[in-house]
Amino acid sequence: MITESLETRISAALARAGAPADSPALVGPATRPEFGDYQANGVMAAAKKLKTNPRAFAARVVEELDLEDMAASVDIAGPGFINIQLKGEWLAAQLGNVLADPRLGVPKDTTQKVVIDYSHPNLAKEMHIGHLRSTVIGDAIARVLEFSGHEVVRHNHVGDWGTQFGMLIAHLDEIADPAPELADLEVFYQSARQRFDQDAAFADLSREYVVKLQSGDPHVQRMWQQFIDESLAHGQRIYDALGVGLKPEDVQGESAYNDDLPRVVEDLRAKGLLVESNGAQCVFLEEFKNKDGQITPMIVQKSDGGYLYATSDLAAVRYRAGVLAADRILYIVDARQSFHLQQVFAVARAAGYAPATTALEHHEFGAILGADNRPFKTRAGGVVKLMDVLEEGVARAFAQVSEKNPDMDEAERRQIARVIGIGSIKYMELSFNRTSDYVFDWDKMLALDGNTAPYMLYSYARIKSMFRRAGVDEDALDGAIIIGERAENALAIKLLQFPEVVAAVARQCYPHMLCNYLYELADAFMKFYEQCPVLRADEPVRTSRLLLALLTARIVRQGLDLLGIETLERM
RNA sequence: GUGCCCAUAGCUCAGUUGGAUAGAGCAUCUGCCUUCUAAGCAGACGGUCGUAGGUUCGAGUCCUACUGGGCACGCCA
Repeated sequence: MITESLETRISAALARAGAPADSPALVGPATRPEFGDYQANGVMAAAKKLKTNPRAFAARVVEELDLEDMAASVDIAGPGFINIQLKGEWLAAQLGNVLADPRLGVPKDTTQKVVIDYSHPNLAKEMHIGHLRSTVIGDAIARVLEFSGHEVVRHNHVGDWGTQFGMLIAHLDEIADPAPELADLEVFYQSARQRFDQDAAFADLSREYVVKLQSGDPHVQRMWQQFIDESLAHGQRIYDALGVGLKPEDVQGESAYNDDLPRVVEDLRAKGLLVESNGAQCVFLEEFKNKDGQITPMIVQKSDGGYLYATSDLAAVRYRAGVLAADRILYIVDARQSFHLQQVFAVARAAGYAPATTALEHHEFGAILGADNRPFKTRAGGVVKLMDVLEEGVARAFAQVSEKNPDMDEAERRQIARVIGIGSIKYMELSFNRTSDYVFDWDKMLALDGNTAPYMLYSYARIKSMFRRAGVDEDALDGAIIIGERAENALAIKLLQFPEVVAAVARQCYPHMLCNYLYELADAFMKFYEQCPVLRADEPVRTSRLLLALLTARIVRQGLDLLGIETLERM
């Protein structure tokens, strides 16, 4: 909002001063407080193109620049930086607009249809820690895009097909009362696996079931559906506990593309993209050629006629870009799948499944590690169940809340602990740059200082507490914002940056940018709160400061909501 | 062997169109609660941004090589 206003005017001034047509103004927040509030760095590059002295050119740009209403001062510094001190009146007027806007200044952009593929657990097993990242990051991105105005289609591309289901269904079919075992999918899987490995007859039966499943045998099909339903219900319990927006109707599993797989292969053949190699059907693309001239192929059909996940991924691209007509298709998928997805995208382009106007984007993430810097496992070396993680987070938060508020009644402590526990796990996940690995650390995510969920929730609760104490009805608050103190100025600027951050996250799919912003906002508020008395101030400053606090609370709550994190009125 | 990603303060991390003296939190040290939640704030300490070159007015950011780490590479998903 601030950046956009400044950019428009400075670009115009650059043009009037004689800069080349495509000279960007390069506006951004000042890198140091003594430079002012905002700075423009575009003059140097433009002066260079004009082969003129940058400082003298900066002076001409400033002469052409009309910031009368916005800026208290415009200075030229160093080799040609333009430093801008914003006017308190202008900031106050902008904040007045935001205050009246339920969208908090975020413009609505309804231009795109976005399919987002995230979570995608393997239904053969229980959801584990490995599913946390895609689920939480994907959900935050979906929320940001939806709030930005885009049409968002959530696709939970669950693993509900493949040879392992033969073993599971055969086992399900044989045991008299599967309910107790099915209650824990991990137990069920292990027990089927054990029989498969130890009992040759059962292994044969399992393979028979795979064939029957694929050929549509009604009984096996029914058993498969029963198992899938059970597993999906388990997943839904996790989503509900996590506060993730995925619903049963968002499930678009691998099996949804079964009928398309032979068609995709035939289509690739018809388009001349298919080459048989050692009995398998492959696509060789020049762009995957290495220095020695060798091409790594993508196999779309095995020599035994079976299909692979590459095939169903291609079918999914064709469906999403073709039938759904998506403008963007986002894959919130493990970085290890990077090469695979590059191949899928390239083949999809070559086969014309995704037109150039449809963006195919892999937004990758790293691994969650244990304290030993190895992939996170239980002490016994097993998989860490996601539900256990959520329960432990809430339990730890409960101990913390109880220690801090021993007099609070238990029901409220439980509620607060749930929000802090779940919020901490999610915030930890979202506050790191998703591309790197991170170490799962309870103490860090539940820490009260720094860029953590508890700090964010505390800042919010503190504002709400102030309103309770003042006995002020937030909705009835009426008055103008006045920006006087430095801390008010800094807070005002932060508040006005919300739309820019939302836009950046919608574009680049990095939720940690939003976390960083919210942390800076909370930090700016805490400083304001220390330096500027609110309730003890005289009118009209008192109301102005209450309005600043109100706007901070609204943006923090909205920002956390975009991350999928609940807030607390009291903690 | 080929390719992709990563390397920033003692630790964990920001720094994403190349900008001024590289920022937070933790840890260590020093202040501030009879005043709006001290789950807070203020300050100090702490850096050859893996190494060596290059591009340019300017490089943590772009290019090349190297070192160290992670990951992926034709019939699992």
